[in-house]
Amino acid sequence: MRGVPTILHLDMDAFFAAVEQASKPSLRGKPVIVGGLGPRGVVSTASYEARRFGVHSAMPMAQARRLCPNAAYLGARFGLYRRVSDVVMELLGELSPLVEPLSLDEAFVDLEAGEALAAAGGEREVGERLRRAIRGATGLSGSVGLAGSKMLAKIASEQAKPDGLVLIEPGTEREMLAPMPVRTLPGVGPATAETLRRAGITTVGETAEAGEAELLRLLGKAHGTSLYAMAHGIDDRPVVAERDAKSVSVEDTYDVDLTDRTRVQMEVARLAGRCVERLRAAGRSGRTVVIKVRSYDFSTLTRSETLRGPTDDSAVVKEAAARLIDLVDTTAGVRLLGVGVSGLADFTQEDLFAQARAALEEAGGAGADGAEGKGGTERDGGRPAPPVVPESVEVPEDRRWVPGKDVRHGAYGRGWVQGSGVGKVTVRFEEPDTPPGRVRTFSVDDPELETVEPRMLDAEVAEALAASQSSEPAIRPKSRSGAGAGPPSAAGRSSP
DNA sequence: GGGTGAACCATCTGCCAG
DNA sequence: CATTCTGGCAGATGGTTC
Repeated sequence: MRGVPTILHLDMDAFFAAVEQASKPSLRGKPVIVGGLGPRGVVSTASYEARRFGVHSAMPMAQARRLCPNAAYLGARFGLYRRVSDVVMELLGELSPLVEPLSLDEAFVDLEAGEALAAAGGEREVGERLRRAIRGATGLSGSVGLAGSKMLAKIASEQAKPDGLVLIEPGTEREMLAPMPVRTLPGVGPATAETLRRAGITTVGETAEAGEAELLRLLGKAHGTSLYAMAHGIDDRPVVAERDAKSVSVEDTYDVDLTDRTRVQMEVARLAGRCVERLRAAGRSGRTVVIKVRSYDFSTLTRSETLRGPTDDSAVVKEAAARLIDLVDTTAGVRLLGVGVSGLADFTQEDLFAQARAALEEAGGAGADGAEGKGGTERDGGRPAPPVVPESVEVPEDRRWVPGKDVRHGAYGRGWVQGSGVGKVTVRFEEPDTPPGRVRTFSVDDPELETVEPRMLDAEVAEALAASQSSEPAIRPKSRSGAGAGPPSAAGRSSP
């Protein structure tokens, strides 16, 4: 808690969708939905135009398509979002060295640890300058909250959305919080909200009045204590710059439930391989291998095994994961499989472990267990690991025409995939700094068509974006009944 | 020597967030 | 009817050790 609003929270507005709109001129001002495109996908981000139809993040894609059938549905392009995010985070770093990213589009900054505040006229000016800098560098808008604590800074940026800034003057937080729903408080999700509701508590004010003893009884020690403090506007969590990951995991939801045992084993091996890839890329190793299985009925279980020492060997992780999946009955069908590694150590420690083992083997201590694999486990006595199944071969990445992806055609230049199916792929030929382009259709194996890297949003694109937006009113469709500008065909969809 | 309890670890589930 | 992916943390439980 501070008497000055020097904690800043930045939240980019509809980030993924906004990046896509900046990249694709024909989508500006129109509903855009980014998320998983398969039958079991969910919405990652909806543009504000799409939100007017009731679409929001975490909603099943199928439901979004019913609510807003004329939106552009695009797959997520994390590589591009990460690069844009890096630019934004760098701007935050100019305010203060103490920056805590929460995700690609969100971060806290402790202005007390930096020089920017002294150089500006005050907290509000730091925030407004930041917003201008972000728009200038990327063409995107972000909302800023300023307050004396993380919780309040975050609440402020939420109120500021979209494209705004809110500063909560220290001293006013109690009365501001009181009427808000409990869900506003960090740590209160659906389950906690329901527990509180059953006790007649629905607002932050009622939570504060309930008293600490009652909250402890309802929610347990840790949760109750922190919620009591938060409800009174008390939050002393510091802004923390770097946090090392404590686990690495990968998981896949399958378009149709898996029932074939061999296929399940093969997928677990694949996931283990991907998990280790990420582990090694981070220069880490881990000691506990965990698998996750979500069944046809959505029930989820995990099984884990702790090794004698940390490993980053894919064969070792695959073997452990194979033993674990052996313990699980999957005959009724699984919708999701996951593999993770926790108990992470630095790479150097892994080296020590490997060296110790090597020394042991050299001394003859390890005996005839060569087939057991490096970094053997505490419990690999007797049971042999199931065979490692080879990975399946599919359509190569650069020949998969996911909607939203950037492509180039030998004759027509750069564009993006608007859709594909029945052997055809539809491409719209435009770039971030061109006017809206037109659509052409090709065969999916057209040799002239190739995947290309996305174009980065930079200051020049930002300028083109500003220009296209200033001319926007001239082409904005007429709105009906004050509901704002919806897509033209929303009311005209055909149905039997 | 037997019983007890604290401390610790491993495992598993559930909740939350973005 | 539907319900991602990644990661963190708390708490219950049960086993081991001192």
